[in-house]
Amino acid sequence: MGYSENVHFELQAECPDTGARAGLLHTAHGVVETPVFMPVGTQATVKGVPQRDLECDLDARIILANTYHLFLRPGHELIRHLGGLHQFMAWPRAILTDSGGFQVFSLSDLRKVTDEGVLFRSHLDGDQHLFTPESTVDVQLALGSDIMMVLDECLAYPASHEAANQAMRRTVAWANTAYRYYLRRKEETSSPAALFPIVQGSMFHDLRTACAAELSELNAPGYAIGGLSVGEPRPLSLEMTEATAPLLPRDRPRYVMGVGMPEELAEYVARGVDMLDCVLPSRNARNGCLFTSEGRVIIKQARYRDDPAPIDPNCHCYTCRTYSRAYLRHLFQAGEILFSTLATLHNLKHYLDRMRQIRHAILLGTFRAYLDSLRRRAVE
RNA sequence: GGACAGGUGGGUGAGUGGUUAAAGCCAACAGACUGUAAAUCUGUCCCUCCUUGCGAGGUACGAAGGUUCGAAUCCUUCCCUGUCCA
Repeated sequence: MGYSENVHFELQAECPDTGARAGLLHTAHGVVETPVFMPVGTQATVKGVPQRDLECDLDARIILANTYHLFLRPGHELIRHLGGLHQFMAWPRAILTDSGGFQVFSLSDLRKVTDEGVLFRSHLDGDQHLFTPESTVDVQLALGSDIMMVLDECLAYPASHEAANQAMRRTVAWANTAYRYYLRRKEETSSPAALFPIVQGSMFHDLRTACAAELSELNAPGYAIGGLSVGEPRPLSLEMTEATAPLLPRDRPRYVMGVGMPEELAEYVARGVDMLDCVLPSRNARNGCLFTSEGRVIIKQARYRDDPAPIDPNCHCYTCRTYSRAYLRHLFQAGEILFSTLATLHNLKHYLDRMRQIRHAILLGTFRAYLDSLRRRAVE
């Protein structure tokens, strides 16, 4: 292993029976063991969780932040002046920034897509901003993230083949533009950041296949599969992943964006996915939905009123080591802010631990059995 | 003892003759949440019954009586609460 600061992927093990892989993703801010779940910290914070806990208690190696949100507030230039995102938010480990492509989907009422880019009306003050493949690279370079994402067009489900094709074409074109621009800027700034293209194509195999093939030519250090979890039935997301992942370069990490019920994590990994992120553990935590080894605990339910047990008896997170369901329910019912922190800590731990188990199984060569037992339990 | 003000469903609080089983908010109960416009959103929230329907009955706006086709809303008496004056 060299001293290159550039992001690169080291494949460690592959499951002989499934597409699962274990590897190491090297970044300028540490090594990320894959497969990995990346907590989402849109506004330079994983809502409710101090960086110290993220690092020391959860041992998260990489988190997400969002280009669109940080561009609007506090502004990427401000962050650059304050030493970049890592220093600004006091997070020493790796950061992946999403490009704002997802906001093309989630803020669909506030934007207009053209070949040039996306015209957004800020959800904060209504101001207009144009995001282009180049400008989003610049913003992300200013932020100083380790992995930048290409601007893409993420469609809602369902989409017609024609609309999906058009969005996919545009996404490929943007990826090419962004990549050329990135390579130039990379040289100028000697930034170690990587830029990942994103496969689109809605729920159409032919479009996904074509998109993956074209993007592969960019020879990027990693690839993402986007456009999932946009309203489609659950099995479709997996199906699209299954159709796409094997087409991406074997020696590069594959990142499926924005997915994952806890039980699905292993399914994605089984399809050759190395990186995942999802808002679910953090958002659901804040809303009182806790993931455990025995399913969901909706903490506000009256049945937990006087329950002295921890959220999950099999969990070793700070919350489970320390507090009862009764206390957590009380915090939730009372609207106490501590609840968010404790609940998010737990849910993230649950996700990260699952991924560590998965990784462990792959390295041991027992992933197939691990997956089978998960599926059996799901049926029960 | 007197003068005002007021008593509405678990709590607040609208409603001053009919589409009012009674707004809104809160609480309670339940559900959702997938590259975060989310510490958010949705539903239920008097009782009983069934052919579970914008269904049928029954209770209900301090109490009792009255006016009226019809009363939470108008009248009478009583009870209670608050403020002020003695």
